[in-house]
Amino acid sequence: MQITETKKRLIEKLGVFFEGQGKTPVEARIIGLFLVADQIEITLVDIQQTLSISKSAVNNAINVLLLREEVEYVTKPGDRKKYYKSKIEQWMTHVEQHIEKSVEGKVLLKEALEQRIKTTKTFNTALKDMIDFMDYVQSQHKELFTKWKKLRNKS
Amino acid sequence: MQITETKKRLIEKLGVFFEGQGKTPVEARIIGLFLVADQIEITLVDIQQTLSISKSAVNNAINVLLLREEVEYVTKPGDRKKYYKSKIEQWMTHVEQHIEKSVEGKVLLKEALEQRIKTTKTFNTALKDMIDFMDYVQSQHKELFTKWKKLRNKS
DNA sequence: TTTTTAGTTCTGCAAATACAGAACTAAGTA
DNA sequence: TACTTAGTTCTGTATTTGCAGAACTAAAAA
Repeated sequence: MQITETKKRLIEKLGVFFEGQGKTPVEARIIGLFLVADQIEITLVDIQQTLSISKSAVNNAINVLLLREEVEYVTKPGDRKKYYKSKIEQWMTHVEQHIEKSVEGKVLLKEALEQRIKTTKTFNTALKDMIDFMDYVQSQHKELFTKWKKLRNKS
Repeated sequence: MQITETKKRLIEKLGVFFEGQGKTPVEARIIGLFLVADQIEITLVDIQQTLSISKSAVNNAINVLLLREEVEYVTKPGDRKKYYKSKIEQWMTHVEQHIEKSVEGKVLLKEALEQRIKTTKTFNTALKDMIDFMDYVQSQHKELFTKWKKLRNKS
């Protein structure tokens, strides 16, 4: 498996971005590779060679991505290699989960509000607003996603 | 400055949550302290003592939070202490920025799509969908926030 | 039966992080 | 002028993270 210099550079740029999203360098570059590679299905050795990473690092990263269901693999009769592929269609689900996670602290904030002294009115109102906003975001997102799914299935 | 055991436990729980959001343990606990403390304005020494952290750690964390504009400070005449306070009202802005950041990779994904071989139709369509979805989220979010601001100012 | 191949696991190291403690600065105070 | 106080910066270190390389397992091929 070979890859152009342009694509290699793009993989690095994508890598840096995904690092910023909390992925490790290796994970990030593997995702990048899936995004630019001519093949959908890529073997461990291919990843290892095109990205110049150790086999163990690739294996560990891939297994993390498998757990997170960002990647899956297929097999072929009479071939014991695993052909890894990006679950890119699932990506929207991950965004949903990501947003869910960012408002999951709502419960704790409510607890904080209950525990607060009642005299700090401005602060308490601001905190209350924050919690309400989280509720709002949460409710609106469900709509956002269902709307999108409809919109998507039409075109 | 003193604080109940209940609140201390809550600070730790909030701390763990904010660590999950990418903050360092110290940053996370300082934010937690601001959320439950009876005073709005808290000095460096107060933070240091109630959280049992070193002065340097508090100072560094506070300065990071100042840079990120999650915290600000006020001063008082004839008192050279700095009174730090949470910029909790600004919190919605941070959520906006957070969401913006999560779709800022759109440009790179477009680049990836352009560079891709044209024969992997399913994948390319999925990638295109992903990009479109990011556009959609971005546009809808602006609406989401302005709607909320209206809704908020009414009540 | 040895050899090859795919993948996993283990071991160790190098770099990055996060923090404590001490030294230091600057501006008042006794 | 020495002393205190608030805050900053520096130095060292413990911990964590991320990865390479080697050892290992399992299954098929020679």
